[in-house]
Amino acid sequence: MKPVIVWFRQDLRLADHRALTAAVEAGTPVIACYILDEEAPGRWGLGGASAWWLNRSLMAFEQSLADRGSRLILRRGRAVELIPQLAEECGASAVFTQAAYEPWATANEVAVRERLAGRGIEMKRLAGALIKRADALRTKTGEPFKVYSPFWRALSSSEPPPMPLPAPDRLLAPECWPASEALADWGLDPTKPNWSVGLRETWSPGEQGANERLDAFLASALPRYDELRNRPDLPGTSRLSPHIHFGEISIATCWHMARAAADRFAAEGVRADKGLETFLKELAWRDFSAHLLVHWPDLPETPFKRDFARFPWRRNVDHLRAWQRGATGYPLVDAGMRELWHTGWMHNRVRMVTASFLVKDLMIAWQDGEAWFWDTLVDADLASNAASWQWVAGCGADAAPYFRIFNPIKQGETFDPQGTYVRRWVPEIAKLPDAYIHRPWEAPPMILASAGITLGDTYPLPIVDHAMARDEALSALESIK
DNA sequence: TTTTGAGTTGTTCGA
DNA sequence: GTCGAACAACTCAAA
Repeated sequence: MKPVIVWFRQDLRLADHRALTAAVEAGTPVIACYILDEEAPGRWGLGGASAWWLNRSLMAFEQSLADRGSRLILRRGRAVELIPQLAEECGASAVFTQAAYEPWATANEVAVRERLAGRGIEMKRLAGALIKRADALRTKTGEPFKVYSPFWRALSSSEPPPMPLPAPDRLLAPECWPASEALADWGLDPTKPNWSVGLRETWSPGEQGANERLDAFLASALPRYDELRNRPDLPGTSRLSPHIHFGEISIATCWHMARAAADRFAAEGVRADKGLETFLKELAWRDFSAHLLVHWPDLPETPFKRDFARFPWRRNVDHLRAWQRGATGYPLVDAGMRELWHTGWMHNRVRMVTASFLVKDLMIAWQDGEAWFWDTLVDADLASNAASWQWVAGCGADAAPYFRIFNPIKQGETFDPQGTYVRRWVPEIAKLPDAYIHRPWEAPPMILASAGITLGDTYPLPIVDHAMARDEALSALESIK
């Protein structure tokens, strides 16, 4: 019996996988494969933190396939050559895959489909990466949405995503297995220096880790998610983003499990409706960004609002480096950038503050920040990263008004009131009293001395004055109108 | 075609 | 310390 190839990409799971289920239901042997693909343009090649995650996620996936009497076939190179080649090797009748939405991934699907068709092999592309397909939500005039709120109204009033499918118990093995490369030979882990220690301590990549993460979040944080998701000092967020990015858990599973959890809370008399709505809205933000990318494929490079092409961005390598290393002298910014470096993740509120600081206070181009996040985030996602950086910069779809500039001190005092978050990531100022933890340069010399701090030595002085930088950003924004 | 209401996440100033 | 207004003008989406 001819096998079916299931080509896995950013969907490293067995549960709620339409392509896999379709292959299993066909009753044929299944060959699962993953291509370490070289299709992405150089700038968007796999980032360091993503490579680390992918390595772990593939290990976990290999194991769960093995547990079901199957294997994962690994190949490295260009999918457009390797998939048809593998299909011929195995005498496969068809290739099934789950649609992806990066421009190169879509182009790749088309190219693979054509090659296969030339050899009489069918390719099936099934949805499942998003709540809604990019062409499914349109304004009344048939245009894609450019503003989030009406997008959300349309999404939330349409059919919910289909109920998740169970993971297949067993996969029928082919008569003979095609050759596979060894994951260890791909060199996805960093060697020297090995910066992945903090990542290892923080995350459990893989489908099981993803499900445990979702369960833990829903059981504890869901009811107050709407208020506490803004607090980097508290465990108020789901931390699901890297799991979702690699498809270790499906978006439909997150959606329906959250609804079910909210119902359970309601039955116990605990209000979770606001928390639920806010969580579903966050899932929908991911869709919004993905849809924008599908309709405007240059989103990662080009300002959505074209006026911004004239913005007088500054090139300042020292400032960029200080930002990347968490040495700006603004504790909340530095804490965020160090959390990112250490764990491959940063709290959403702090992402906005650090991004605003780069773009507005330092006036460094958003694309530079986007590139740094791409390399360092375990959840780096082309669409979300690009759309969010553009939003902060003010040039995105549904952009923030230009006068909306985050004040890193005020944001710190509002969302990290006791400085717990700052003290965790910027330990050299941990002994400062709360009143100065977000503004160490205002602390009297006696207090600095007793906290063991010499500004400009043990901790930097602010690299720019926020009030001045704000005024400069406002006039620069004025200049492009 | 025109009109109308609204637009994720903020900050500052003056009462 | 708290509160509301101003910060602009424009585009989007729907009626």
